Amino acid sequence: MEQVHGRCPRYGFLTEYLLVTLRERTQGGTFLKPGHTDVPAAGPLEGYDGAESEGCRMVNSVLARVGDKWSLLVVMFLSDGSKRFSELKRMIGGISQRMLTLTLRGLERDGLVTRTVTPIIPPRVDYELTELGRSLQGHAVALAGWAHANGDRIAEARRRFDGEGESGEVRHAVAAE
Amino acid sequence: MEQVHGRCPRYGFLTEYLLVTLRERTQGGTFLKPGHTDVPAAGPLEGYDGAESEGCRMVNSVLARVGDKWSLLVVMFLSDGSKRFSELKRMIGGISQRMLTLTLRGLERDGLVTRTVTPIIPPRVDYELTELGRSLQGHAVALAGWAHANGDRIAEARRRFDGEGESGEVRHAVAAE
DNA sequence: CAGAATCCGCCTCGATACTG
DNA sequence: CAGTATCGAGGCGGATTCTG
Repeated sequence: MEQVHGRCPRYGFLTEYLLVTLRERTQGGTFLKPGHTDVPAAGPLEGYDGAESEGCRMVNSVLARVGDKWSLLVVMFLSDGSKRFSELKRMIGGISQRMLTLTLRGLERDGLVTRTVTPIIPPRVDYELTELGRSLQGHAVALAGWAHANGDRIAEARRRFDGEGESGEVRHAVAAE
Repeated sequence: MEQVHGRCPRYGFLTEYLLVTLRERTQGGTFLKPGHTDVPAAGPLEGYDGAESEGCRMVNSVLARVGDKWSLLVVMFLSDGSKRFSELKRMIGGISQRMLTLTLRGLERDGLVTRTVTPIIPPRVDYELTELGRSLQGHAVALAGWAHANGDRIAEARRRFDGEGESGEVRHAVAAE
């Protein structure tokens, strides 16, 4: 779960880049060539190697976690308090023990959930969101909310795109607008 | 790119669920059992099947896109205006033509970027963010910003977690990776 | 230059069986 | 109940080659 392919190497500078970009944009400035149309950058990610070491993995792991199949779902179900393993499994209904274990393990590893073991004969383990986990949930909800709000537009764009493909437009046609 | 594994089936109700949850939480209410500790839900996702049909794919596709390897990076590089294919490839520096094509195709399909072809002998294709794409970028940046801001805490939690595993703790046999 | 097509290694995920 | 271990299928992503 922590080694999502070789995802890291290129996302590295993203942290710096997007933060600066966002800041610049909101201030009306563009620190990168705004209107050029020719070859610009000398090499790939030249000055960003430094940020790759630390910032990369963090941004990456978060994005990977949000994007993976079950993490967000688990986080959502933990919104209203701690839950037992089997409880989560039953609520989600479709996740295998293996994936639930791996997902929870990953979330625990990143400090997003806590794992509390009650050593009784029928084992009991409770999971609960940490502060960190709750703050992540906020952003995740926002993102999902965006998806929900723009679902129609995306669906429409998708239909139109798929429709164009079949009509013989050999992909060399202007993508309209 | 549009068929990310079988990711869809379970995320469906998430849209409704998390939105309602969030709303309820901010209002101090909990429409779901708050403090119980026993088996609660009768079955898995009983009343949510309806939402799976439409809401699911949208929320899912967005989360999958944010989580995948290159989409966000491409979106970030398109922040400051349209870019040519080779321009993006050079800037990202590490992505293969195949993945850049697939990524852009996926973004285009969802209406997040526009593809403009200039039919000249050396082909020229420009990509640009749409309004929709820009709004997604906002949330993506926020999420990445969160990752950046909490990188230290995550890294620490991760170290601690990995450290405990080796010291023969209660964990029945940490897979340790 | 911008892609399409192909081959292939790796990872992710699900199902199953076993343990404490 | 709460995992762990193993197996297998399928998808993702990289490298390479070929086209207009």
